Amino acid sequence: MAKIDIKGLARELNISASTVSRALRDSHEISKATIDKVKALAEKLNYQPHPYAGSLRKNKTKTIGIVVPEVSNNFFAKVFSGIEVVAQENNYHALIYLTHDDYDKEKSILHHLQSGRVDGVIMSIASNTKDHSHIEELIQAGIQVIFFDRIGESFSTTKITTDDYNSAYKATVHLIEQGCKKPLHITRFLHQTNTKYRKKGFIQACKDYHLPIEDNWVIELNDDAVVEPTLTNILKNEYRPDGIFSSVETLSLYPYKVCKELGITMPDQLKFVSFSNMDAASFLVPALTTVTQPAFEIGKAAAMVLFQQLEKKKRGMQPLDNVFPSTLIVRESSIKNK
Amino acid sequence: MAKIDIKGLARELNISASTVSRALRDSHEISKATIDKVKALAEKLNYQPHPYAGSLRKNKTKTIGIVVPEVSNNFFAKVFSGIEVVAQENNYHALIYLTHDDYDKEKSILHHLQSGRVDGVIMSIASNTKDHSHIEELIQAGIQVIFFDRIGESFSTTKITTDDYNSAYKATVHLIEQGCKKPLHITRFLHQTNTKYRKKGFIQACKDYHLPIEDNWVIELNDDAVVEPTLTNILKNEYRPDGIFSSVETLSLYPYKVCKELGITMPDQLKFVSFSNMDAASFLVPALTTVTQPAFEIGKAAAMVLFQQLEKKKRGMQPLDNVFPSTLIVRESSIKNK
DNA sequence: CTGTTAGCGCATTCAC
DNA sequence: GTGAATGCGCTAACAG
Repeated sequence: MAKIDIKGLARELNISASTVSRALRDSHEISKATIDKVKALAEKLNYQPHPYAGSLRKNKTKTIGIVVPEVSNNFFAKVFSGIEVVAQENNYHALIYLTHDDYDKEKSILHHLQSGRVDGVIMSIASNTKDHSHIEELIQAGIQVIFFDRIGESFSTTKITTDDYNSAYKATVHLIEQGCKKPLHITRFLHQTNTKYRKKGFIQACKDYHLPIEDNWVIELNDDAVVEPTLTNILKNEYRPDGIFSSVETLSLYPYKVCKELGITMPDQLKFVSFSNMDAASFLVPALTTVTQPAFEIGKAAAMVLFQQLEKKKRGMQPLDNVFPSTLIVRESSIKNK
Repeated sequence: MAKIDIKGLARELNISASTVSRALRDSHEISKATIDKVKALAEKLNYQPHPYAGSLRKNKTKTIGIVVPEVSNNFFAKVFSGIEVVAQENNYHALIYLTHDDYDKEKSILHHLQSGRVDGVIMSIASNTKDHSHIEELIQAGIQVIFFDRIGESFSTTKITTDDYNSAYKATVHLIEQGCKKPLHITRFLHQTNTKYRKKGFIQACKDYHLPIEDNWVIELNDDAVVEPTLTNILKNEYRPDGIFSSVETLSLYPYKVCKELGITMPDQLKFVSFSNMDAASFLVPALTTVTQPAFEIGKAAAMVLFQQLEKKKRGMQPLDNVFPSTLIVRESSIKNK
């Protein structure tokens, strides 16, 4: 199956390559007859334009980069699905890179992405990324960047998040309304935007309901190894919390395990709410209340906005950074009570 | 930040573009001094070669396509993680496409992939794909294709699977050894290779243990909507099965739900084993025995083999199809008993 | 050791 | 309406 190119088509039809090129793009300066002739042959010979030749010529790749910590995580997997659906609809292609939550990897990936391989990037920042200069560089190189979930607040690009503050507030209120007097907030990486705002929501709810909030009501558990011991310690205490609000999916299973080991029954003796996109968890665990982010929709929104921005740019307009500075697209997370 | 190219570097240094090009590639015909000079400037100016220009010239993209049904599924997500890790190590890039288990979509994706966008493809076939001519075409177009899990048996390319027959056999034996006399095998899409062999393993185990296997011991549940009613029907029957072996993760949660509704306790009244890569499930459900495929390793193996094949091809050797016809890489699935 | 030339496949001038 | 020439950024063949 010899690859057929424009020159090949031209030769077959005894016309010039440029005519073929124009015919394939429905140029108005080509006669209907030629267009039909060319297209018929192209179809017959299964002609496919070489994507990289066009990219080189037009300086436009129709490709985006997706940079996420991982994908074995329902949230990111679903966001990706959303992006992918919209990408296919718009004939964009998606290169995906995993940072494995590692700053150095994220840095080298973004550095490479300046090369012209992609038109734009959709990303969620690695959990141990604190310096954002590598992102700044990418933007400076003219690559459109869109953030979701773990966003770079300082950049004036589009950001897509759920309303972390409000969702956390509601989740906490939910605990309180079930009778909690001493809720515990377990979380990770509070320097990230999402966890930071969730913590704020938790605290505000406690204040609004006049709970005597103390320092040890919020605990940051970044290291997998310490989660169980720490929780065990806290829960076997006589004055243990009567409710837990987990900020991240990763922490949502530990309380069950520890409670089971300690003989604490849920939800009778301990209420529990967690951010989670794990379908299985809410299905299997009767007492589980989850705060679920609309991951698929976030992905779709991110892609739609990015493609729209890229198309405008193509038509020679200003890059949209200037038109929509710092667009913040916020969606509600739904609280599912099982 | 003006993009810098080879010509730019050449101009700065008053040497020719080809010298720069060679220096950057550590050509042995360039003096050490020039190489150093060039590299220093390249570093300083943050030069990045344009990937598509090189691809065009060398007819090699350093990019692979990953075509999978979905990624919101722990198995595929982990396979992808494995692929991605190896890809980064080898400086390959991964374009990912989701078929959403739709034959038409799979067909159009593969058709596009003939265009020269990728050097190779790693795929798992959509569940409703029965005709394989679109895959044949892709291979004919000179794209290396590697299958995993849901493989195309008829192609003489590398295939990576777990030993479905054997794993299913063992899982069934596990049920029988726990006292099952009437196991039920629930499965999906028996025209696929993986489910087909799992069914065979189930049946053989039943035979080897002299269970009087009947037609209704295997049931194919392709439609989400009928799963619950069908299971309910089966399980409320007086002569219901005393064990269930599920062939796919998607079906692994329904039995719990139905049993809970019917008041059947697991594992006392009903043993259960399922193929599953869902971490949460085995964590949360005490009675769950899972057959877990080494997804991450499958991904790594697929990528390693593919890259190895592509590198050989590059050096002008025969494409490896001829060297390793129909390489079948099989791995054990582990059975985890909780 | 280095420079000149050509061309990967395509789209866009500029001619006619 | 169509063809010839040019160049996207890079590498490789051919010269010295």
